[in-house]
Amino acid sequence: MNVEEVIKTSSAIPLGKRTIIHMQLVRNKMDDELTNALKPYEVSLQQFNVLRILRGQKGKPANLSTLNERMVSKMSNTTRLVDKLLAKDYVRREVCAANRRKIEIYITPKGNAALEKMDAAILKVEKAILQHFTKTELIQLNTLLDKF
Amino acid sequence: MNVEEVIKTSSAIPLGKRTIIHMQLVRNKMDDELTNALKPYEVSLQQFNVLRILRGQKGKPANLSTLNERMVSKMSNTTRLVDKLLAKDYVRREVCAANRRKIEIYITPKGNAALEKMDAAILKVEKAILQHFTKTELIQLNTLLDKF
DNA sequence: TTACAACAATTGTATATACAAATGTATATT
DNA sequence: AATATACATTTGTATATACAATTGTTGTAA
Repeated sequence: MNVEEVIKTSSAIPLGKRTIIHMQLVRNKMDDELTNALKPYEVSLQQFNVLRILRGQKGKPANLSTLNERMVSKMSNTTRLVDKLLAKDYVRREVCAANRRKIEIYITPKGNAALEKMDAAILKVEKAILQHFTKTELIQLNTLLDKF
Repeated sequence: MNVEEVIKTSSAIPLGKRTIIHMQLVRNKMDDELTNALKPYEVSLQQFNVLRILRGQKGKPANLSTLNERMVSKMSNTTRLVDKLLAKDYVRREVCAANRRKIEIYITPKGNAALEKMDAAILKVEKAILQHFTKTELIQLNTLLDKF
């Protein structure tokens, strides 16, 4: 992906600014493709992410603040995001008996089944996105990203 | 920035997935910081980007579709974004005489003056973001990002 | 010249997100 | 026990964005 081409500029961009723009462009592209892959399943990337977190709990519930901590993109309104999943019967919510302030959220069998299908679609896109990288390059990239 | 720490996970993430999450996290962090830097000036990153594009036109106008082409994050609704800048007197809009379908947008002196102040704030954040990188590393990173 | 397709921008509508204030619950202090 | 403080979630409101349909303009082909 060539930065200058994507933003249709002819003038040279300083290395620092170019790097920052580059990160944004790659992320935009990735998000677009991932979001499109999820479109048939009618969930957003954020919703998919929450489902994955819930599955990772292996039966144990997660409350809202835990979900928010673990989300890739933290957001101010996890309640309404979970509402959407609830409406699809992908999750179940219960008031925590030990601490009635907390809400415990579980993934349902229906949610798990849907998630499995999404996994396949996402994996396909991930492969496509990363197809031009060798393992060494990916390690190198991760090392560089760690410096941010 | 450590991926596992940010998303509070203990289990190992496969290299490919980790890379994609990593990109998202870095971009989120960058956007947060850039957006915060612009907050005192009451413009969004997108609006800032449009102002920069207009300045780059050096007096020549840009129409909406040109703006959209050059924006880092393309969006479906440039009209309303420009409306916001218009409300602040940062831009001026005119119907194109040669082709009355097109709208020509210019940055105003007031917009230019505001932009200069924003530049300083943004530059500061950009430096902070990239402080841990050597020039060689930035070049290496750009080369890797090109592969997406 | 009229009809039709393509273009450029705008508008309507639904959805998403940010931020602050409010609600309800638990804990700590006196 | 009463009060204040902190916690966890929810709600209200403003703003942002996506997507589709609409408006107005231009170019083209019969």
